Amino acid sequence: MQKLSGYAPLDDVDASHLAAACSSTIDVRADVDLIREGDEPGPVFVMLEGWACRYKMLPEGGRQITAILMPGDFCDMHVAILDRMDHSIATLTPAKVARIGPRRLEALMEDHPTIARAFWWTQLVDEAVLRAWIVSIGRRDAYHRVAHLLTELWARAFSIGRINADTTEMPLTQTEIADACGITAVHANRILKQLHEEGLIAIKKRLLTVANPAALAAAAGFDDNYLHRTLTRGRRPDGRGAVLR
Amino acid sequence: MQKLSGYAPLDDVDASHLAAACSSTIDVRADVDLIREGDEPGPVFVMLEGWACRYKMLPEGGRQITAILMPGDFCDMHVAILDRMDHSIATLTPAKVARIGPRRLEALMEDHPTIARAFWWTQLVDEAVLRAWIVSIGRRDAYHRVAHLLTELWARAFSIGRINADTTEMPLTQTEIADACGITAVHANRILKQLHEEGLIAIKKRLLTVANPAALAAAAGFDDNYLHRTLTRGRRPDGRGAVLR
DNA sequence: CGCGTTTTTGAAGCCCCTCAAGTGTAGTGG
DNA sequence: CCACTACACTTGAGGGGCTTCAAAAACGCG
Repeated sequence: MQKLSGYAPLDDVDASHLAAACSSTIDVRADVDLIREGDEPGPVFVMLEGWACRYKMLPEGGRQITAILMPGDFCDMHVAILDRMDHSIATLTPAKVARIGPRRLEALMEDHPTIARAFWWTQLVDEAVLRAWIVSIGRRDAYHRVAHLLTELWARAFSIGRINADTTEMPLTQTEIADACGITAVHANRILKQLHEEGLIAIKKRLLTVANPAALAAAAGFDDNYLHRTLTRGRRPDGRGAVLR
Repeated sequence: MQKLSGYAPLDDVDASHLAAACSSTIDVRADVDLIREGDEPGPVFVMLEGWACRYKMLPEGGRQITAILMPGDFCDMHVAILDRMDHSIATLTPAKVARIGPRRLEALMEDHPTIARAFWWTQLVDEAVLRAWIVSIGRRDAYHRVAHLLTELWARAFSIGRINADTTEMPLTQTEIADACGITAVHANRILKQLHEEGLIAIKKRLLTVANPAALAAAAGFDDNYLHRTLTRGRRPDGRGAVLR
């Protein structure tokens, strides 16, 4: 499980301390709010098993999911600094969750700089993912948004060793995919159908099969740079934009 | 200027150290990339004067702005942890920018916990703003997106003392507003026209006038909770969603 | 004054939403 | 074993918000 915090190489001592901090766990049903918008931030959560999501409700009744949390993911540290939660977090499946109190977290980061560094790394990656979502929702059509989301989830599942041959768990309902992509459930259904007809994906019983991940990524216009590699450079199409110095 | 880092109350010593770190500044023209996607992260930037934005280009040529940087804003610390920038940062106006090297930043945070805390605070607020943008772009129509953006910029201008009576600087072009809201420049124009006709805003010569900020905020469905206050609670409309415990 | 950029306005069309109904699949309890 | 309920998923038809294409008017700067 803590292989995920293997962003910075953790030695055995660090790893064991981390594991110890996560030793007290609770089991939660699906569709339970771990914390709600407006609440005072409490303990930090760590997903050990199962999925969750960050989301915000609109007064008119719509919901927008802003992040998907998979096993190994954190619900950010240092939320303790803020006075109120600006969003809610809910389980999407039955889940096993570890809770780390603010005090203990503080001590953990103080005593183990490597762990602290790994934490900040995940924080920055989370932010990069948020930016990628903004781009996806703001500038891509529904087809590419859905393909992009599935590709991201696939890549993340891969990085935590959850791909079995060409299949992985995908517990999101079509409504949840829609809420993440900023479209309606009806339209999400049509897009998924199209992706299926094109032979890019197959979803059966909460299992996602992708015969050719590269093809899906290509169709999505996926750029795995935001989880980090080099990228094509070049000026903006309008010819503007010199580089500093 | 450093009043912005007055998130956590900084004493005079901290403030002077912070000011010292920002003492070496450079002047940059408008439309210059401070750093580009794919670059190795260099020094951290602090906006002293002028505006900038984070953005990502799409292969097809579109641009999505993911954040607006105003005087006092940072371009996140600890980017040094990441190997490559996942987005670019460009000035929107002529600007005065301070650069703080990774080493100096590290020392500053090490020696002054209060400053470090203020930095993390800004980091978390930035993330909250990203989430608010996702909600806006994903679930609101163009009218509300634009109104929401203007309200946010107004609120931020207010918090750094840049509101003069009922007017503030608003150097964004309509194309830039469109790139931030995920719409076209043509449509942004029509929305702005509508907001003007409704008497909510007036833009002249890069100056934004808002006679009744509360009315604009109401029209935008703006919830200043994400810069922190309490909020209406309640179950989700589908009746799901119990609270933990 | 002249040129590039920004803003403005019109017209046509498509992507996606809304409304609506119907199918499929579990789980529940008689 | 089979109603009965509750969701998740499907599919169709119609409409509207936003885009695309195009072109003209209004700035702003050297």
